[in-house]
Amino acid sequence: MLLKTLSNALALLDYFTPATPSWGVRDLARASNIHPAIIQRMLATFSDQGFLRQDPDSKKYWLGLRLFELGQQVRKRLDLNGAIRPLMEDLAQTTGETVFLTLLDHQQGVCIEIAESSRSIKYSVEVGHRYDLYLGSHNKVILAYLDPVERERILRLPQSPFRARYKQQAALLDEIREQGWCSSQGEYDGQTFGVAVPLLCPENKILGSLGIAGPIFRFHAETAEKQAKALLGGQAQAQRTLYNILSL
Amino acid sequence: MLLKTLSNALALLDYFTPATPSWGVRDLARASNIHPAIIQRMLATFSDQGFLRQDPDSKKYWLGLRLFELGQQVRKRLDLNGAIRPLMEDLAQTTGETVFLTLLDHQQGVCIEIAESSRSIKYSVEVGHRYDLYLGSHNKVILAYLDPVERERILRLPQSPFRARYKQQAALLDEIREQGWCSSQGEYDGQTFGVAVPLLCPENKILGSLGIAGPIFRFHAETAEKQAKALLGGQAQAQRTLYNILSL
DNA sequence: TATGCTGTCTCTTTAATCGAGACATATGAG
DNA sequence: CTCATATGTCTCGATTAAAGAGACAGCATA
Repeated sequence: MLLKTLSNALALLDYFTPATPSWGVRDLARASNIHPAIIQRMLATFSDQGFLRQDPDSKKYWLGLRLFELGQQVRKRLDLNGAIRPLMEDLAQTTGETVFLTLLDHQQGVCIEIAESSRSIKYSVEVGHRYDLYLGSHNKVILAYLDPVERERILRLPQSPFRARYKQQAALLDEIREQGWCSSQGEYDGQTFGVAVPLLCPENKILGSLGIAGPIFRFHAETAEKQAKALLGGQAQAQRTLYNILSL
Repeated sequence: MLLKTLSNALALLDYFTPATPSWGVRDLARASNIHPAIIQRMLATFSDQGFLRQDPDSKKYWLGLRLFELGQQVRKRLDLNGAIRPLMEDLAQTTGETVFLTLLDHQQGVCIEIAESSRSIKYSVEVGHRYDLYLGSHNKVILAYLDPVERERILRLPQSPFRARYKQQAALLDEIREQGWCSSQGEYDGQTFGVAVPLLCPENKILGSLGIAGPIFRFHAETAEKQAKALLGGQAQAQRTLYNILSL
């Protein structure tokens, strides 16, 4: 059984997004349909522990340095400056596009590292962003390699755009798996293309993906295939180091 | 009033340090003197929300990607790559030592950014580390500028090394404030020296400090004074940008 | 001055947490 | 092979903490 109080409180932190980084007690109470007194107690407790901080003047709450601290600990453990970073920078060089590493976490994809293209026009992702698995090559390739029961569950969720034509969509994912890589064009904003390969552990469970993205006017089928081959060249090493990191 | 359940649960995360990054249920129960059933519920709830993740094989719990995600959000808001970073890199160049920015948070100092010295032998701090305010120039200078009642409270805490000879120690802090900067030698490990200046908000409340550190064999009183002057040169700009960041 | 806000506090009812112990499972020693 | 002792997880009754309505003080605006 789970702790309801803790669960509700942690869920509150979801409201602190880049778009809405600060909240007052009553604002958050309205947004979450929870009594202001309860919100105030939760926020005060988070604040007391450093997970939030309350601005003394505006009384609004912000994400606190304790989260920064713990986040850095996770980041350091992932050792991104170590083994994977150089590989990603090499790939950014050879493909000429922005390279980024996505990890599967709680049925979503979290971007944990990027190596930016040196070109002036490039795709910019944010480290630490979390995405649903439905859109973008870096996410869909994870979906393609997910174990079948889990995949079906996700495809049939209420928010899933795959729900409408499930059969066809699932077949497309199977094709991706047969091909070994995935490309996509304009799925987020119509301006971007992506190419991605899966990263698996030795038991063939999906861990994440290694992908590139760039402006859609630079997309051509042939270059995409070249870029996919470049990514596949780094796949083995990335998988190995990633597995080592995640298993200790 | 604070939520006891939430407070206890958040305090559990303190046990996940770089030194002990993973915990089993019963291990953590022993370490914290809390019943294993309670620990298991807390960890399971954190895990469910992505704040921890449980290794499927070893069953041990680790800090999860949700913390990474939220931590990145805090980091991005601090906009360290923006205004302050170039200043710190300049200072690293002119002083020849590692420059780092410490923020006051919950009566402790959190290092939020570093600009490393280009020399081969240099002091390395970790971004995201949290320190008590008793040791090191970057922390003591904060203590020196803290408002008197708060300072006295901290100096008299059980773990405070200042408690023994309170009067003399407090006088030393006053000297630091008169001087406007602080230097220290070998307080952590006997191998390191540091020089730091305070960063204040317009109302003269202490926000943090800007400091340098290097191997103690490079320390001389004259160079320290030069380095302090270099830091003081960047103080005004650092204070301004820091204040802007923290107040919105 | 009056009327909205705001965050915080008090108090009673309600419901969730606590905590002991049992259980299944895995690991290692005799 | 078997016994002993770990582990994480589950169940259930007693306790205690959280929920939720409302009141309060402070602040801004009209």
